[in-house]
Amino acid sequence: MTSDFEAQLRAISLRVTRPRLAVLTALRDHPHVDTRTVIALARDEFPAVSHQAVYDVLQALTESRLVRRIQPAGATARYEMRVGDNHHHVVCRSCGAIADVDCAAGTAPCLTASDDHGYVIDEAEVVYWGACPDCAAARTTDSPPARKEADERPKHNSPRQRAGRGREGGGRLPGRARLRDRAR
Amino acid sequence: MTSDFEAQLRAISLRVTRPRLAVLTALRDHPHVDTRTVIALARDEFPAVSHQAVYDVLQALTESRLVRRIQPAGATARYEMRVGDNHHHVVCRSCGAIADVDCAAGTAPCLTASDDHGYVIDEAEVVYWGACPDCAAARTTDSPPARKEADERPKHNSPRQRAGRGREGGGRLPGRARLRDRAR
DNA sequence: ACGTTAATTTGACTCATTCCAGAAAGCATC
DNA sequence: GATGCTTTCTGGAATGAGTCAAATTAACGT
Repeated sequence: MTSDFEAQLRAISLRVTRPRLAVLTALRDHPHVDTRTVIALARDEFPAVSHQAVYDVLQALTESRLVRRIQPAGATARYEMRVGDNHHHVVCRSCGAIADVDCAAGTAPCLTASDDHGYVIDEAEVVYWGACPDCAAARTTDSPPARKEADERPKHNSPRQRAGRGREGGGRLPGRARLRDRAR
Repeated sequence: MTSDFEAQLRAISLRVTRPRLAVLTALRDHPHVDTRTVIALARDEFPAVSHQAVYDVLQALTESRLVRRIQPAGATARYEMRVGDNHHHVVCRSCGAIADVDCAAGTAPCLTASDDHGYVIDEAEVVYWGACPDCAAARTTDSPPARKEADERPKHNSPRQRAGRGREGGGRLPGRARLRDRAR
């Protein structure tokens, strides 16, 4: 299989190196992985790679359009190998899970903006936000329907791995407050 | 005008505070600003605000849907007040400039994915990538048409002082200066 | 094999964002 | 207007993804 990658690398005039093969293998086997995971997976293949090498490789491959970089707001960069077809992503607001979505309107549908302001557009990226099946189910099951906070609040908690602080909200829910006039 | 903001804040049960008014004013006057700029602008209004307060405010306002957070890949978070209408953005790959684009297909067009994988989708976000008028012009003027790189990132490069260590003797060429110009 | 030069390693550094905890406002009530 | 319960701010430190640079290693054309 790696011979496959070799060909791809050569096709774009990049040298075939262990770090690159390791990264490509990792991406082939795991779609939508974030950088941290890419590093870990690449080290499974080739323990000696430095994180810097992985960053460089991802950068080079992205520039060469061999992999695609996606970065939903609030999350760290993720990469995938599926390129060339114009597909998009659904992202779960609760758990951060990502799934592929084929473009709704054919080949390059969204490439036409109503008013491009003079910009020369070369790509349209669509991100659908919502709840993945699991989170949606958990929500309707566990909690009363009308609650306004469990309702919609992105709290990216990365899946397994490092239970560390995933939470990105300053930890300050609006809670409730009273009102009355007199500011300033 | 601030009374306007007061009403908006009260409407969502948030206390009316100087930092919040300052941030709202800043956002009203400057669309698509990044956090760093929001902090600077807010301090024009109210010099004492801490950066943390600005982060908190932006977080709270975002959760309340009073402002919208946008974060194109590779850039820092930006915010805008225009919410509620389903509009999208064009981002310049070269300079990072952002412009609004009304949704091409009506009210909530892109909300229908071809296959939602069971996700419950509540929002579709579209980012058009390309070159802004200025950068597009500069490109066609300066360089041959078929070049396909120009993937530089909009990042404020700080004045790099710091002579670093080992600046003596050799005068060797910079280590890896030429991977196909990763401008930067 | 050999030499050129692209890639990698190493390690320090940047900077946006978050955490913490005490201090300072909001604002409903008295 | 004063009071007191809460929310919000301030200030400082910490975290971590991502970057820079110099020196070393390895690809691969010849």
